Amino acid sequence: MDAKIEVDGAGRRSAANACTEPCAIERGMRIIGGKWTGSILWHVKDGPVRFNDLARMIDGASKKMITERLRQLEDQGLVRREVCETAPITVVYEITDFGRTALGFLDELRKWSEGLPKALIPEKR
Amino acid sequence: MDAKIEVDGAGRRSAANACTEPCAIERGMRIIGGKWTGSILWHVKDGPVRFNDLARMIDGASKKMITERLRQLEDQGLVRREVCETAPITVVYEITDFGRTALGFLDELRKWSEGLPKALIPEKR
DNA sequence: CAGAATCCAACCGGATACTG
DNA sequence: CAGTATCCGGTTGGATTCTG
Repeated sequence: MDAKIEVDGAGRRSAANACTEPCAIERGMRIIGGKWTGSILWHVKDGPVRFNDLARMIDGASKKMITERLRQLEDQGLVRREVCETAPITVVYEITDFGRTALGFLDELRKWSEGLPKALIPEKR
Repeated sequence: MDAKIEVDGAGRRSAANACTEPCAIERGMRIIGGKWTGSILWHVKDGPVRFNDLARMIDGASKKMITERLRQLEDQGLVRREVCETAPITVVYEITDFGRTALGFLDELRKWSEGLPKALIPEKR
């Protein structure tokens, strides 16, 4: 599956036959690496969350961004949107079974991140 | 550590006391979620790799981007840069012990991504 | 080989105002 | 409440050229 990588005596890999399509890491990042995407998925993982609550939970993200990312996550089947016919209307978002398959690495990321010195974290990406 | 989240009868969380600073997921993404950052770290994980080889391995990324991300990873202590006084000069990059602590997450991400249908992957993030 | 420098179009994403 | 619409400045990042 992976391209075979040559290794010389010094332990260096040549790129003679490196991957010509995005590697798995990059493919994954295209799904989950969008701005706020990981945070959103993380915050809907334990049950339905209302739109405005979500927006408040994810400090720094505008409603516009939340909406865009939610639509994308919905299209990809990671998150489900449900309209509650209350008055006024409410909408809740919840992780899907497929979305749950991403929680493994998200939790690894969380564990890793919690040990990080604050000074290391950039203001923005 | 996390803000305490209220849960009502319907299982919804309120944002009354949601996190006011970036949550762990977001903090981690600021380190590892930059464009090409994950891929670069992944490709230097098994030993020293030369700059141009790295650039060829990561298809789609320009040398400018590779350089910028490498500098950032170096500043954060995830990657080490080493100059070999050959002629012409060569430079190799290698993961550090600290960088290795991120591999758990990256490998989980890789495993997840390998199972994804190609149709789901966006052209860009 | 390993970059640095420059240019600039495209996109991102925040702010604001508006809607059903 | 849960968005949509529009504006628009700032940043991103690719292309290209140049260098020690």
